Amino acid sequence: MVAQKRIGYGFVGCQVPTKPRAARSTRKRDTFQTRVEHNQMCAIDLLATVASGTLLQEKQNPITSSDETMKKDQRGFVKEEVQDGNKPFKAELPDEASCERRLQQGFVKEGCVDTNKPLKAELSDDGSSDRKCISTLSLQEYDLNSGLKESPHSEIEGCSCIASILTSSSLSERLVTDTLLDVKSHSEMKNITSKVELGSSGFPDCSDCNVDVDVSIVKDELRKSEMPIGTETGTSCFKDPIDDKPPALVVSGGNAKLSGRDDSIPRSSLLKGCDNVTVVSRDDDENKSGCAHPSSKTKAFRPKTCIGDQRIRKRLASKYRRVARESKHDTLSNNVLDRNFNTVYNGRKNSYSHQISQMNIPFKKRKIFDCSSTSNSNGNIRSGRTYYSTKNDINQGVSCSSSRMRKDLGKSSLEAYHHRSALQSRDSHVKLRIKSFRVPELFIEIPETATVASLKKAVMDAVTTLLRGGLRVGMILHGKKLRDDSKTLLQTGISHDDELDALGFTLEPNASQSLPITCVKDSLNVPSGDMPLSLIGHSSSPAVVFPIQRVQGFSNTDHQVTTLGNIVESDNDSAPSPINTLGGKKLSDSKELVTIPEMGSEGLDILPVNQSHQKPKRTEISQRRRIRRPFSVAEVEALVEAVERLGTGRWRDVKLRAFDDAKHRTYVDLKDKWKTLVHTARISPQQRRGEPVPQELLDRVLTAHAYWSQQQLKHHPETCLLL
DNA sequence: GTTAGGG
DNA sequence: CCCTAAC
Repeated sequence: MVAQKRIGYGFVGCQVPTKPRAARSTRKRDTFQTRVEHNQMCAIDLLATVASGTLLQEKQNPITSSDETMKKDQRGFVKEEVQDGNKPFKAELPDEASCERRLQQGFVKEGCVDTNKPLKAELSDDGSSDRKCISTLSLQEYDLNSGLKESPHSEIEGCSCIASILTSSSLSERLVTDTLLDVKSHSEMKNITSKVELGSSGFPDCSDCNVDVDVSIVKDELRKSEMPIGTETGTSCFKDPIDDKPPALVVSGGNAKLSGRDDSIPRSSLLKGCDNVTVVSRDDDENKSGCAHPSSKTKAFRPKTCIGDQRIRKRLASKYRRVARESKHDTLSNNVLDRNFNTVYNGRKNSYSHQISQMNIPFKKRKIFDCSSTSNSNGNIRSGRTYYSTKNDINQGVSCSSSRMRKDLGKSSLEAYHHRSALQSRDSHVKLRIKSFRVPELFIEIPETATVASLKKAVMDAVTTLLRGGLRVGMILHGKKLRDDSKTLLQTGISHDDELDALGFTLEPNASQSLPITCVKDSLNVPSGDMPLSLIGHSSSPAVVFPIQRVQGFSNTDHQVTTLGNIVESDNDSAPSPINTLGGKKLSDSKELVTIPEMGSEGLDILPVNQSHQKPKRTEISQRRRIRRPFSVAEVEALVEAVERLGTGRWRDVKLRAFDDAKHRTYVDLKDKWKTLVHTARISPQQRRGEPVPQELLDRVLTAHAYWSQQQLKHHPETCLLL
């Protein structure tokens, strides 16, 4: 209690089209889901305990259906309604960037901490100095509950993520280090992006556990137009991941917080098992490349004997997931580790409720805004970051992003969620919000006897290692990688709503930065450079794809929420409201929506981004899904009327009759809508979501449904017998 | 191409 | 909304 640690990792910057479909229940679970062994379970439980957080899970009210209501008026209906002359009805159909981003990576490390000691933040930049880093790394320390000291050096340049690595000595202390990594963006970016806004305000602090990254990108149309097409100015942005150059986008980092309250656990017991801690980037078990090495951290604690053989392997990893598909299957919350892999894709039903909301570690939210407007092409971007600052002003084309990262121990996966909502406003700005993203899968192997603290640290180290190498941003539009960085958003079509749906961002390990490995090795139990640490050194492998959820009405237009691509829209089906929901419980939902492309079970495999099949495939799939277009009351009315006359089972006729002009409404849609209407009519009003349908219409729905059901029975007497 | 249902 | 089996 004395000290709570919270680690949040915040990434900013990637957007991906939100895809409602992600939630789809039909999806198969990822094959690589691993079985959790008993030991693992224990470990998980432990983690869960440690990570106990508030559940955001939304409760569902029991649905009460009253079928009785259907019967009413059944007779009358026939005469009055059915015989009623046909009115011509016409359904009224509702209508319906480059920027500089900063990636901030926050690292928090926890070593075995002495509870008694005051928390001390330590920045470790050792070894980092030698490396040249593309990005500027700023580290900041903060104390959550137990005052951490802020490190004098708020910023470190030239260091990549490495800085976060803890030395063994540090282990003894509780360290919370936040590192903000700013990836410099090219100066050219400015041209393209006139303005970037943070959507920070949009997110309420509702989730401690969640890492949220809010990025808003606003494109200034005017400037865009001014830009010469194809000029270099834009090139820096969205650089092709493959390209060695540092990503133009700057992600502003979030903070990572890891909270564990149980530091109080006696270390003595913990110490024993600490000898081996292996952190491996995710891969198949056999091939796991992790290095088991006595962690420096553990060193201090190292007991006389190791209990070594039993190891708990955890997979913390986030696997690359298919953008398009999520498995809907949801596992027990306890199966954190395993589940994580899959959960991303889980269908909304399951995943929404469980994944994030439960088992969340109460991380304190933290937002970091990075507003520095200027970036040098060469240099590192320096940003002044403010925690919890609510707003950023970017004057110069700089993007501010706030990111919050969260580590979800319960799932035992590190996830950064990226959520982007894009809003296109009249002024031709494109706003994107990246809500969350997920960290690639990690493996951790640690003795059972290891302390919670050491486990935390192991996780931390793994994450650090992952991030250390640096990330770059890739963009995918309609399943194709955007390689021409010089194009404007307008030219690429990103400014269009439709295009946004198909837009995706990827975070990929930055090949160019393979440097870290050696450094890490010492302090971290990270695989040496030759180790196939998946995240490091493989430039080409797409690390993560972030679906972007686009929300219309970011500001004004609350009503239309469109989901893009992969991310599932918040579950309020008909409910148009975006923002609020995003902030609140929806937030959790939306997180779940995040999809990460699955790279295949082999985390280590290097798959070129442009590699033949996978990527395109995912995106293709993702973009196939139509955007969600809730039925308006007028449409419902038209549907009801048509069904009243034509009956169910003649959807094509219904379509032609009432929705002939609505090309986006297929007869299947109408059929589905009718199905939902019937369901809606049967449930209590409190359980209904979305734009409320007049009770009168619902009554008609029930009446008509009952009537036509009756008619069918008449025609198929045999079925009656069954009843 | 439509329907009907499950997801 | 998607997906598919069954017509």
